[in-house]
Amino acid sequence: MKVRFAPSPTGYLHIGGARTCLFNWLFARHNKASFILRIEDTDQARSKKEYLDEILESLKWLGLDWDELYYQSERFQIYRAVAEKLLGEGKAYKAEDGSGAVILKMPRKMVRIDDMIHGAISVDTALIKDQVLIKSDQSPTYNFACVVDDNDMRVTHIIRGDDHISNTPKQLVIYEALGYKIPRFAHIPMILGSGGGRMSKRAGATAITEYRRMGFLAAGLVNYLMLLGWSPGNDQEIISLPEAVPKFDLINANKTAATFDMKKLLWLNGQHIRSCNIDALSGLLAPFLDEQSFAKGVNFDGKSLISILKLYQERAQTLVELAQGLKPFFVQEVEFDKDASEKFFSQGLTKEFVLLKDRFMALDDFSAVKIEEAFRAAVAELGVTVKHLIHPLRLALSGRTGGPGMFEFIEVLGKERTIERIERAMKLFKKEGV
RNA sequence: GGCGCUAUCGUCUAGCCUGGUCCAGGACGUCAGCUUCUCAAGCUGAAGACUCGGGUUCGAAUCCCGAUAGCGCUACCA
Repeated sequence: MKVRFAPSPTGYLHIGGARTCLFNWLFARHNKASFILRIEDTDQARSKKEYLDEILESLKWLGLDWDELYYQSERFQIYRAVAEKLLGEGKAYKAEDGSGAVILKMPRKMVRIDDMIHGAISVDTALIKDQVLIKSDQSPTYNFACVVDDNDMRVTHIIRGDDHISNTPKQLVIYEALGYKIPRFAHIPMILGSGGGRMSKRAGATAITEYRRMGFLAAGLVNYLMLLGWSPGNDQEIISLPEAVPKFDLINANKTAATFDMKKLLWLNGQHIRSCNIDALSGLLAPFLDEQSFAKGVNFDGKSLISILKLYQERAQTLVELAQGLKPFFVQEVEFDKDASEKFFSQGLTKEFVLLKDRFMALDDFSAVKIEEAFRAAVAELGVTVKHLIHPLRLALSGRTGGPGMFEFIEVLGKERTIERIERAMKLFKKEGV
């Protein structure tokens, strides 16, 4: 068995293409079949190297590896020879306008597609006009090159988007004219944008690279994509590529178009970030951290970075969000949330903060447990509630109102910086008072 | 317009082939509560769907027909 994914480098690899590729890949790995990648670059004018590179790069990133790689642009002689044969047999003719185009005579008949997902589909070729095989510039048309290649490359199962259903009868006629063995077809449903129509730039991002830039994990995106139009048959939602291989079956593929839902993708991505090995996550995060201006020139050793990362790993849905979350640890002076500082820094907490500072300073063992003990002792001594002090303290130390548990945060921040930040906040108290 | 495909909660889906166990299950999202130093997570609960109309049948989400709607194709693009 053999399958293929055949992208055209006339645009970036988008969500729909990636899903088609994923299904082919899963089918191949499940059946121990080979998976080939065929670049359909017959349109010289529209095909671009940058798109090709982008497609290859995206597929690698997603983890969809191929066994063979072909370029249609290198096979023009083959298509011409096959067209010549059809010409000789009288099954095709040259365009009357002298342009050099080769056109297939459309026989009058009913063609039947036996689709693995849709079942039998019959089409009357009387509704289809004669098909151009070779264009006047001597390049092959899509339907022709596709048939010649699938036969030549011994593709047994053609898994593609169901927007190709109406191309299939045209191709079937070519198969028959050439006496080729007809492969199995499986037309998988399309992915719709939130508006209901095709995914487009307008409806949001469509390029895979775009999702990568937004901080999605390949594992998260692939997980989401495989759930669009397929289900493992039970209620499992979180599933990795290797896990999906033994379970994948086109029998469980849907017939209905699916609407892309960013919210679910985000949730799934968050799940994958949470279950990601911390060292691996640190590596994945690096390029995103580099893009944060606050991270410029700041270098943590791997161990410190990981302890910081642990504080935020469960709190982010994307790598971008995660990188941004780390800010309080990178900056010298935190930027205070405006509303919160107006609220918390005008409560006259100087006495309380001084006590906290003293107690923290006195700690030899600056661990979360000891920090919490010291904090709670101070709170008890002052006769106030934990909440009364912890929120202003969080703001003083992180500049924010939300975030990791306070004591873990303080431990990772370290004694010196904690003291510094408490002192700086107190200066702002005075300002408020004046 | 013609031809084709499709039709279960707002969204992704399970169930449909082999009618009854489905007054339809799960997930995202939404809302409420619990937990908690906040946020997130987690846990509990709620609201929320078989497109419509005809058949067939004792019985239909499941089978058949029709309508409607959505999408796709209708290029010397792929």
